[in-house]
Amino acid sequence: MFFPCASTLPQSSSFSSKTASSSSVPNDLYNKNPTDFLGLSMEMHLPTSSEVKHVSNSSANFVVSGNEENLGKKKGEKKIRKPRFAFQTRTQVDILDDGYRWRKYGQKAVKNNKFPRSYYRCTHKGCNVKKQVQRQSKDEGVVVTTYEGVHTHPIEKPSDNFEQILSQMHIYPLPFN
DNA sequence: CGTGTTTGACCCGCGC
DNA sequence: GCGCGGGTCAAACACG
Repeated sequence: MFFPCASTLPQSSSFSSKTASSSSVPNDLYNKNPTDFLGLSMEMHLPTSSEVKHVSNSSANFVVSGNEENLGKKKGEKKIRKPRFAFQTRTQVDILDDGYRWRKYGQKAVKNNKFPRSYYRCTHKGCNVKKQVQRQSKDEGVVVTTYEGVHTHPIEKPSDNFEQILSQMHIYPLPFN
């Protein structure tokens, strides 16, 4: 059981590996370590606090934390706190295609990490779910993905069984705020 | 031509 | 107040 029942996980907690088409990863990566790639072990530990500092520590292996929306920019903005969900996967490729369409809107270098962090946003109308992908510099095979927000629309792209299974788990956001 | 990426600038919170 | 680190904007660009 990967996910606890009543938590604030996005429904998009699924992973496929259509990576060669969407990214520029050469094929020899798969040849190097095919077992890791096929296994795609989805281990969710806690990322080191230095790297994901805004995610508070938790007793679980994954991290879900409430995030205040009340940034001082807009007055009448909703004060909904978006759930934030960090986990890390062991794969050679950065782009974990979860069935949604993401548009990259930023990339920044992070400290203590030679790899940049990429910022994505869901392109669906009215769905401003964000995620950021960051590769660990110490272990190149570990990619930390942080989801922020919850998709309010179904997955657009049907694909592998893994994510279908997970999408049927009916993991809905739980407004504990 | 529509859609997504790249990339530097900009912004903001925070610690000193 | 200032610098730093992190997050976002947006114009230019690439690609089907």
